[in-house]
Amino acid sequence: MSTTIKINQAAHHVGQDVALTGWVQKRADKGKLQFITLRDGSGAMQCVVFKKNLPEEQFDAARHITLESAVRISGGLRAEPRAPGGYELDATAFEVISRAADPYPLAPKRDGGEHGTDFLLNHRHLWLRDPRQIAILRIRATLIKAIRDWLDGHGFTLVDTPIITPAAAEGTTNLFATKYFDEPAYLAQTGQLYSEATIGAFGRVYCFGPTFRAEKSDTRRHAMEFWMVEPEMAFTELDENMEVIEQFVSYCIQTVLAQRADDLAVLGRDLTHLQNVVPPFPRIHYDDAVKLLHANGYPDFPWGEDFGAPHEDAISAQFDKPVFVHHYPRAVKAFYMQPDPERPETVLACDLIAPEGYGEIVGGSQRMHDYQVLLDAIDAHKLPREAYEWYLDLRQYGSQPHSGFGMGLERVLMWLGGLPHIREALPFPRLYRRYYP
RNA sequence: UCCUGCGUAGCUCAAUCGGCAGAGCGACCGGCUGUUAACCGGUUGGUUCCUAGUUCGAGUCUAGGCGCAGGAGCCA
Repeated sequence: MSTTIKINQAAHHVGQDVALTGWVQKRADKGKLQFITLRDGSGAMQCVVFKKNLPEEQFDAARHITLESAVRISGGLRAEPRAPGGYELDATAFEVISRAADPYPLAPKRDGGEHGTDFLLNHRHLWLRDPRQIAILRIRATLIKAIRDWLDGHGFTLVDTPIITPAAAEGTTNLFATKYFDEPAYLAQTGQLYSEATIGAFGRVYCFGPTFRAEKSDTRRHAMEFWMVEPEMAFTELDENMEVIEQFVSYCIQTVLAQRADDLAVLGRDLTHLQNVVPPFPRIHYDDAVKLLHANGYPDFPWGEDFGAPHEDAISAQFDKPVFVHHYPRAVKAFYMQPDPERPETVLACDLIAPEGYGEIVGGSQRMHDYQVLLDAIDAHKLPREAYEWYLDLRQYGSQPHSGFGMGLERVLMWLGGLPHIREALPFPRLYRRYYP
């Protein structure tokens, strides 16, 4: 039997007899000639099945094979300019491993018509085989590796934080509740508070995993389960936090651009905006962001309110790179953020807003490091002191100014790939009113 | 949760004023040795989302419900 090779290794096997195993992606019936495009996970290759080149029953099997059947095709591999991909297999053997049921629900519509969103999501387990979805998830994998490579290379230690937690970081309304045996428990919506503990051991840390928010947010930017990377740095103030963010984000974008150009091309992504993403990023104070809104379509926007999606878009439209907005009003931000000593009605926070209307991709801040300030904040937000005892305790043993940020993986992936909706950024998205399959 | 729109064949959608349920694609059968979303001929295909109502007659009108899409709020 011929050696089985992966399709992306075709260049090393030209002129040899090889076998391919994979799924039938496309078929064109020309009578005594069949074109079968096989997908094997590494790529896709067109196989040419001539009636005269293989036993009659094998030719008939090939002629009537169904889309997405699992098959093994053997034959001579050669370079072929007429074939998509540049290589082609001249089949001399065709073996059906598993014939797919008929019809394949997601068969391409030749008239240019498209399947509806609901239908596609109900068939997500099969939709994942679509070339566009494959490209997106390969970019996702590369992005994850870039994130980890940069952090690992800049003194950050990966320290995992728990998913099952006893209390909320920011109140219990947005948490998925579960049981820890007989006690109430919640799925983590952030690992940040735990990372503030682990910096005491490692100095610079990050956690990176799924987070859960039971918000009834039904928008293109929200998933109930999403991945977030949260670096945290001891002895670090707001300005340095922003410097780290822009270096980190730029590296991630440029790495994907360099390594996944082929997949970005499948998505039809215009790369000019992304090539522009290099430090430094513009930084504007919240005061100036409000003035910017006044001059660009929102003359009545009041100082003190948080930005909605239209406001973020209006701000980002003024820049050709991601833009920082810093020093937000304290009232719209989380309880643990450090107030600005000069203007205590604002906090040392920074959000990074992506270009092209992709919204906030990073939220960061300097954290409260003074015991009494933090205790007052917990009381002011009517949070249960008992649940935050350990968090407060951190302020009694070597407390110091420290900062960190969270970056939403899927938000960045949407921006990178030019995706219209977050549902394509996760293999099995959990959306408001959907957790199947 | 609010606003707007939609729900008809496996999929995407038509159906005039309330008057016989339609097309393309898919699938199946046949033809074709260079297809790239092939082409040609034939076949197959229906609880018109559910419930109640108006009417001689409802896919179409009314009420309620369910589901989906887009937007908003909230957030990453």
